[in-house]
Amino acid sequence: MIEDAGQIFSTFKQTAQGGAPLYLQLKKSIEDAVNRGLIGPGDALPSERDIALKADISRVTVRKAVQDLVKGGVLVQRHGSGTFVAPRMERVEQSLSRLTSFTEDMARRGMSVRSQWLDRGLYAPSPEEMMVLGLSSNELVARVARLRIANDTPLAIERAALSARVLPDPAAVAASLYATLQTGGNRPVRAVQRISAANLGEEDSRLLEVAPGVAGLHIERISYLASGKVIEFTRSIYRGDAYDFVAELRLSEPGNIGDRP
Amino acid sequence: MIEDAGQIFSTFKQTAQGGAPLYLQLKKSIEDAVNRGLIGPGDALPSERDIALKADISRVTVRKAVQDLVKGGVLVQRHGSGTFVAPRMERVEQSLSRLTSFTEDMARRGMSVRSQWLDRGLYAPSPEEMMVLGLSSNELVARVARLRIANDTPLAIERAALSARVLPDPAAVAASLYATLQTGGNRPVRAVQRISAANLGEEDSRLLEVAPGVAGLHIERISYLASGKVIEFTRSIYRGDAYDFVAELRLSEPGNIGDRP
DNA sequence: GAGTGGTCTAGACCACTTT
DNA sequence: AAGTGGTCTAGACCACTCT
Repeated sequence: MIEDAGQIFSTFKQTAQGGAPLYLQLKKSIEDAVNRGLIGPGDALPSERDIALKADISRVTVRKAVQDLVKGGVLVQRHGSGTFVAPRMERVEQSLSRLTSFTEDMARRGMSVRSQWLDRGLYAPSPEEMMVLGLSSNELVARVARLRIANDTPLAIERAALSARVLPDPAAVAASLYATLQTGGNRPVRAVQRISAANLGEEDSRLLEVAPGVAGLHIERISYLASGKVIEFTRSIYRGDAYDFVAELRLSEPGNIGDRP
Repeated sequence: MIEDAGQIFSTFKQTAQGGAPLYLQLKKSIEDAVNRGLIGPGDALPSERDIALKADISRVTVRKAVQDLVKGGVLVQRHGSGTFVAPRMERVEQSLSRLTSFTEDMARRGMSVRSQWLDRGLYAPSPEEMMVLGLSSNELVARVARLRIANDTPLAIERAALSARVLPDPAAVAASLYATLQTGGNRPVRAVQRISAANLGEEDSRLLEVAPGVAGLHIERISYLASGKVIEFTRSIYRGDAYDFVAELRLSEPGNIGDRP
């Protein structure tokens, strides 16, 4: 009953509750309609102007409600085209205890993978890179940055930095960085990751094809060789709506779990 | 030179670049001023009306720029009081391989900890709770929800669900849920966590004292007893700007968790 | 060209904090 | 009482997409 979608808005002012701001009430109305299945993934909403007219509120107010839902991942907007219910995103699970390669990981799931190169070259290292990778100032750093795409959905931006000694020719990296490293006997066996959440900025959101401000996962990874040497320093940004990281926790030392007030 | 802060805006239109939207240019100006230390944490910005006047743009446009920065965690606004540069937040690190207690974790860092109860009681289980906890429909579920606060900063919302068999009296839970469980010999020894990013909703952002829409971490945890039985199912929401989760990855680990059939 | 979202304006009133 | 952010209006023009 997609035709009924319009009724959500024509009856809006009557069902209004005095207290809450209009844009929050409208937001809730739309959210409810989506959750109750009145409008499903891919369905178009009426235009902002239509909603404003039917609900008898200004377009600015409609826009505020819609924008909130876009940032929350409920709706998507396409300039010049319209506003739609966001497609159901099947989340990709990734283990946080096994060191795997993106390419190999996705292949195992039967997903098509491609990458778009953002950067591949040798540079003078930043102070941070010198510190982490243990470079001296006259050495070079190899930077490899790419947009990871699975099933035609951009999932992550990966920016890796390695010593030029282990990757003298960054342009030679094909689909998998780890595969390239392995041929030189430099595949990492251990890594430490730091995960946090942040709202995506202009640039990142454009690459990941989501609205600016939606939540993403920032991941910093430092990878080690069996010898204990740092081999790779990677900063990645993952789409928050597409990724589930899975970790297993164990009680390492018995007896340290009980809280004390 | 805090007095110079006003000049950021009075010279705004002259330094404007034709192409980009005004609110993005203004956003960048403010962001730069913060990054260059022209205005530091805690400093007040001019009022939205003042900025609009000095920059010769409308208040709505100023507001859009400022709101973006608030959602990005750069600024904070206090209703009736003003707009300020956000205080530097020292992030809390949490291991993703050890099953630890929030209270003890914070104490080890020398931070004061308290909790605010949001819910403590017995309920009819949801279908999901029945599934995960292995309850039948005539059994009850114990729900324990609280807001975790460290150094007077709310950090996380924890909503735990357990079988009423192991927690017949949720109101008896004091500071630590695990301590209560331990007295009944029901201490979990292993857990699987699922981590993703999402923009915080109205309710959650109010509790965590951040603007609606800022990025947060959603964590689902299922805890197991030594016997392998599920004991606890917890949904938590962490502030994205306050938490760093740290995980260690290894090449081939026998105990794999993220894999599916 | 018609319709859509994206940006912008110049006001207005309300709710809240500070003095 | 004065000043602040929070909400809301009724327009306008631009950039883009669809057909």
